[in-house]
Amino acid sequence: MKQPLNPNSVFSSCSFSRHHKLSRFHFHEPRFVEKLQNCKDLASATSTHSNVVKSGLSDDTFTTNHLINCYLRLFRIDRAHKLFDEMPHRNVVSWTSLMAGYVNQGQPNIALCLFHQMHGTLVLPNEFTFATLINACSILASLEIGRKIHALVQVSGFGSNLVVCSSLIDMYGKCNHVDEAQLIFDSMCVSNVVSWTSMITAYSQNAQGHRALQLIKEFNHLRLDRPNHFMLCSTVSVSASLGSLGSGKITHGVVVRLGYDGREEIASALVDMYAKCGCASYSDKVFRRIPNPSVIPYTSMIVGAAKYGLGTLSLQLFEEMIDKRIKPNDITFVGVLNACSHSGMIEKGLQLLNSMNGKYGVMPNAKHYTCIADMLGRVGRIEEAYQLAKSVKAEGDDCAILWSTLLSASRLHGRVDIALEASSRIIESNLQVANAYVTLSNTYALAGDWENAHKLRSKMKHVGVHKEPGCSWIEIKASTYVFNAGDVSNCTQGREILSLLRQLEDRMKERGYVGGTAGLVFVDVEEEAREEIVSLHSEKLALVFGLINTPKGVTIRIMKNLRMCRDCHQTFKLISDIVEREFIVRDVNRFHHFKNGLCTCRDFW
DNA sequence: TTAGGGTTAG
Repeated sequence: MKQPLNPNSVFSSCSFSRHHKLSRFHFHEPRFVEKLQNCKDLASATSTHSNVVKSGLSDDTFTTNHLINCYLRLFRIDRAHKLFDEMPHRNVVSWTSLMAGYVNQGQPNIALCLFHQMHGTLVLPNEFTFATLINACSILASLEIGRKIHALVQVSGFGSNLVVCSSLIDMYGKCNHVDEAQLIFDSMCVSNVVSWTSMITAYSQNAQGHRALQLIKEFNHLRLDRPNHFMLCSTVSVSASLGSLGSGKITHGVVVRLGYDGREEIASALVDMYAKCGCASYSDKVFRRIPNPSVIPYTSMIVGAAKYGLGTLSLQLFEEMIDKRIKPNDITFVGVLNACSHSGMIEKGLQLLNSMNGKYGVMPNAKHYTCIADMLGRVGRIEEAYQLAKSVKAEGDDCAILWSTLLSASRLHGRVDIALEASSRIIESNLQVANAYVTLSNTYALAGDWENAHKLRSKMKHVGVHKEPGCSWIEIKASTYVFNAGDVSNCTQGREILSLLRQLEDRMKERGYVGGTAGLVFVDVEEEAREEIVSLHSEKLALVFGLINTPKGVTIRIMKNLRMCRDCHQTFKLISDIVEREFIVRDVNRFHHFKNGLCTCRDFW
């Protein structure tokens, strides 16, 4: 009969030294591991580290891996890497831990280099290693390296692994290859809330919000899993990107029912969603309920206020967070600088830019300089904007956005020379090329050079560059109505709307505004009056015209919630009335029921 | 022991 194994009998057969070593191993190691896992500060990590050394376990791979992870949790990658370098025997956990440490610290390139080194050893990657590497590619948005890792995943037999596939969906989504993400998602035999969230996010981040909403509905009807806070965050964000207040409120209801309303990440997404859907007061309510808001909800509020043309409020919120010693990040500054730009606060904007690094420790990047170039361009300081753009080192998307900003400004000012340089730089970058061609052609047209304008249009056809018509949509109750640029044929009173928009533009021109809707140019207007006009009109005009020709969802509610000057109020009211009259919701019973602003209908979830 | 998804911008 087989007897249960007695650990003492095992030890009794060993020599003294072996016995000593094993008993020490079994006695000390779990204690160190537990201590290292619970270390909350560097002092206790260092103390446990020194005890590990004293116990003769410094060469033990398992214990050292725990030490490495303890230092990584305490953000001491220098110590983790030193330990890793000194290890006599590294296993896949040692390599993967350090790679993950670099990815989490925002240095995905180093993680990829480490993998390259690991490839030269006998250690084989596992699913954790691949998930980490794919995450590195997502952060870098490097499709080329991502595809190579994907090939390696297939060869290594991890092509069906749930975690690896979820990472791949995310990576392809972040690299704007949503079709490849979908191929992986569709091929998966096993899925969970993570893989579904990855796919929903991939759709959402690639301007396919309606497909994302469809997937959320499918997930709920299949009752596959319970939505968690990650999925709810994504869903709120989908609603924000679509300007869909209905689905946003429904999701908010689910958030409350499932008890996630105390989570700051979700509150931040809700603040953003309500601002984008035209309910600024709801944003404020959600924000004020956050006990100690961090930089992210503050930034959401700052950006929201900037969108509404409330530059002063934006700056007040910024001051409030600084007073509370909350450190602003690079996105906070994009928001604040945009607030200055959209509210005509030029000197304040320049002052903030100059203090970013010295006072707040945030180095200005291409995005910040783009805000400044936009701000200068809007008020006619085109030459300064041009000199600034030339001095900025920008690549890829950043470069295309910077020069697109300059291109728009030079079109408004009739500066064909700058427009030419800006468009050639955009075309070189191979991004937003169609926009560049169209804007340059319009610049020629505005300057009266019809020959070049036509030549450029012909060239577009010849090269095969096609500009997608701009489109926007409004959601009124359960229905969504789409408008395409220059086409109001789906709206019987389109002519009336256009006529009102022109009247509004004429009134602004009378007060010193010239140019189109993409920016603001002033002629012979004093600085103070200019600031007033910008703050009173720019956002509102952009939003109204957005109804006809911007790619972002602009809703009637946004217009209704704007604070309007007396001059414009009547015009806006008329526009709202026309659109409301046009879109009467016929099937009221299908509409969701709201209580205290939260949807109580379970149809969606 | 190591891993995947979310929130803020233009």
